[in-house]
Amino acid sequence: MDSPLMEIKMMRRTTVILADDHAIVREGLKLLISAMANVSVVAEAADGDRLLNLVRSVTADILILDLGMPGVAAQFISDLHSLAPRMKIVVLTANTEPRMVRAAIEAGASAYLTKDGDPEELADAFAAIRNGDTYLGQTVRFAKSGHVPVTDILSPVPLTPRELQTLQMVAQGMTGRETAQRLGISPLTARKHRENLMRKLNLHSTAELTAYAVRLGMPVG
Amino acid sequence: MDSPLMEIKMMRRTTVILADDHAIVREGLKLLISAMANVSVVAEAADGDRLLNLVRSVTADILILDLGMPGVAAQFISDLHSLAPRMKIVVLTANTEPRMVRAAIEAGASAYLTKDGDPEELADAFAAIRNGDTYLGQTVRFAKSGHVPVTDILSPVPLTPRELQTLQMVAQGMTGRETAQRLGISPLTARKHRENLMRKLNLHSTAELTAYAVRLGMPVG
DNA sequence: TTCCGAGTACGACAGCTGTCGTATTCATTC
DNA sequence: GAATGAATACGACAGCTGTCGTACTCGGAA
Repeated sequence: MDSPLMEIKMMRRTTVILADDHAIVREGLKLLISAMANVSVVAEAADGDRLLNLVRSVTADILILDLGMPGVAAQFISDLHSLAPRMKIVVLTANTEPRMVRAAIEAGASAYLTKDGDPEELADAFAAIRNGDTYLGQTVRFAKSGHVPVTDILSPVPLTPRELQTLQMVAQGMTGRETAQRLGISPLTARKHRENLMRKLNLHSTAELTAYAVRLGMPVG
Repeated sequence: MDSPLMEIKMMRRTTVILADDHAIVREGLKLLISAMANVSVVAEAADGDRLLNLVRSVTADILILDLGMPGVAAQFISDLHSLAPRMKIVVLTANTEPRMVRAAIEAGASAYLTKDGDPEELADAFAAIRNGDTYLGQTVRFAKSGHVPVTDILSPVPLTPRELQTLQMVAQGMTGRETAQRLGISPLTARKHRENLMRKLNLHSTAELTAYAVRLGMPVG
């Protein structure tokens, strides 16, 4: 525990990249993090593209990422991960939707915090990551009751790629016909994708489907 | 300009109440505001109910309010205003929808800032308020081009109370029949409200209507 | 190789939606 | 008192949606 090696590791400053589209939130987070011992914010980004460029040129120990900022979905985490395998990713977002949490963790995130959680969770998450653990914020952790391994926490019905695409179109206010046109398939097939979606998600109207898609953080037309 | 009276006014510390459902954002804002000269954060609230209670017992010069937090819509501003007429309200939110801005200003807000704006806008807004002006953040100001009086900036088609209620139900994924039931009116009347909504907003499907309602910041079922 | 899931595509049918009417009541404004 | 706008309510009709089928192809897993 107190080996010289550990001490050296503890001594080195932890470097952090901040990615959030809200400048005010970034500014606040910067102050919050600067108050932590041995942690420095080394860079910031306000959208997905600039973040990718940033990660190519700057190395950091931890990325604090707001899922839901322009150009950033859960799958974006995999891209970042393959670009900078040693960088740990802390998701910090307003989205508490179980499917989103699952997608983020599966894509390689090391922590999932929500913005309505206790600010101290940030330090807790950092500590967990230092131990190689995965950390979930309280809001998310207790969505499903009790203390269970991260991987067991939530298992929403998996959606196929086509179903996800269809869901996105619905979120953008597109009709079945428009969806079919965009995907280059028969309206009847688009219809079937939507039907499967509704069965899997137990939703039964366009309005419900749209509302769900928006909760997932999908871009709204 | 430099009268003794003015100096005394400038000397007095400006007191601020923070209302935002995201604890991390609150914490960050607190640090941000503490860095300003002669400004103190005196209280915080995370939802509408607690904010109302707070305003009844604590007086402050300025309230920084996140439109969109639980139990807080634009109309909430009027309530706060009649409860504490001398308190100025700065809206600080992620919502850039023109209708929302208009509603907030009409309800008595003294400033409307968006979270993706420059953090310095906060200081600018405070300065404007000190002069008795109304301040709009850059993102909002340039939604409609150029420099025009605040009242002229945006004039969306006005919606009637019933239409707003109907829109809310749609956002929550309710069908026409459910809406009618909830409002205690004939399904055909609910239908008509929806029809008028769509005409006014130039939207032509449930999905579009739902997406629009969500952008307005209406609670999603 | 056989099986399964994903994707494709179509049909049928009840019910809902979007769009067009009309009409009455009531409060407010001119 | 006439006019206006909001809210109420109904009818008709085409088209879309939600739900149930069936059926073919294809690639990967058992």
